[in-house]
Amino acid sequence: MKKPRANSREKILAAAADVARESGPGNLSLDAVAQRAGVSKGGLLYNFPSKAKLMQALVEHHLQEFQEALETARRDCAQGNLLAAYVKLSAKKFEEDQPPSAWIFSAIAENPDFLAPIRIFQRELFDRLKAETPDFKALLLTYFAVEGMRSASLFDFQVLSEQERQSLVSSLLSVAKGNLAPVPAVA
Amino acid sequence: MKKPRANSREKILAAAADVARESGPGNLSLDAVAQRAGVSKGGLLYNFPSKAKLMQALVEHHLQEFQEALETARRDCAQGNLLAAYVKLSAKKFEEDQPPSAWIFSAIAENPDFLAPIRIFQRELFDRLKAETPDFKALLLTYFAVEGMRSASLFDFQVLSEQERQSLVSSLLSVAKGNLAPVPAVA
DNA sequence: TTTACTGTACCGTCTGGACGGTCTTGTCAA
DNA sequence: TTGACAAGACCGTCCAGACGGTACAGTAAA
Repeated sequence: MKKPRANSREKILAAAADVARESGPGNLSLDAVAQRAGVSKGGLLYNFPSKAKLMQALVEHHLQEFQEALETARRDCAQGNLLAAYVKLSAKKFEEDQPPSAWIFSAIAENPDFLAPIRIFQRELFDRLKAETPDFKALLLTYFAVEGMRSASLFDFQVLSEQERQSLVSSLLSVAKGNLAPVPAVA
Repeated sequence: MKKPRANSREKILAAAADVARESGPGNLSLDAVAQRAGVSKGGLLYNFPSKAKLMQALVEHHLQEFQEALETARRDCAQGNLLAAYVKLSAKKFEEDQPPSAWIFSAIAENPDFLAPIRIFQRELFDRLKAETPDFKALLLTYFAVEGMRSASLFDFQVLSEQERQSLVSSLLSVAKGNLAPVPAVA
């Protein structure tokens, strides 16, 4: 076995995200992370030999979680519609309060190259969507609208009311399911 | 007179953006900016008494430019359609290569609160759009799709080919101009 | 004995920014 | 016209603190 005493890695990862959120993305120091995780600095560096490795792990861990959630959501979705699953999963994440991914900014500040895995992930996802979605224009609209919402939540732009957001999400789901018009003019 | 010797401020602002892009958002140091701008560190601190003030000025300067460009674009737009102007202006920005706003990440790293003016700007813009756009659902879709594209360009996710991007933009323009369906099914 | 740490001490580097000095330009009395 | 002086714009240096990372001795569980 690898970890008799420790799920330390997970604790450290979570602590890093917390520190990033609370101290600001540019003030993520190893000392602070270690303290927050209830681990000595030596212990932190034992698990992640450098700050860069920590950041990398942060990104990869997040991507893995999202991936798994996406597959799960898809299974729960009618006809395994990937686009619909993507919309739903994303919408669910946007509903969660405050604690989004401020750690991303830490990673970028450290070195923009840490985004590379995310770029690859996003590209692969989009290719899958392209292959599985019949109406390409609808896909474009839906995908980018979702990314727009993600961006708004990431930067904490709260432009929409609760109702408005739900309305947008249902429009998107409707487009994702094949209706070209965002919603066939209810009233 | 106020500035016999100097348009230094603008040079410094531009230099800061350059340094942010080249050295990475987390490595924006005053020394580097001063050197890049051809100004001593003392001179820099004279113009911007602290790093925080520099960042603030960076944000405000950018917002002001965007604002002006938007009003101009609107004047050139049929019936002064604000949403269409917004789509067009944004699309134009996305076409420009590499040098987008990496400095934003510097500001966030320094202190996330520097985004506050952007939040306000975005909120006011959205309110104006809401007031001027008859079809609210179409507005939602268009606005967030544009923000999605902005996000993709900011993070340098190049998911779309040139053609695909143009297709999306024209879909958006068409929605912005009142057609509910993203484009009346060409083929 | 090995693994997975803890705790402490320490080093070299970088950074914001305070400070004092300098050069230029403008103003105005004589 | 000229000389004195003030203010504005900027230069160069210095420094205290923070940070990433190393080294190493100790320890407790498996």
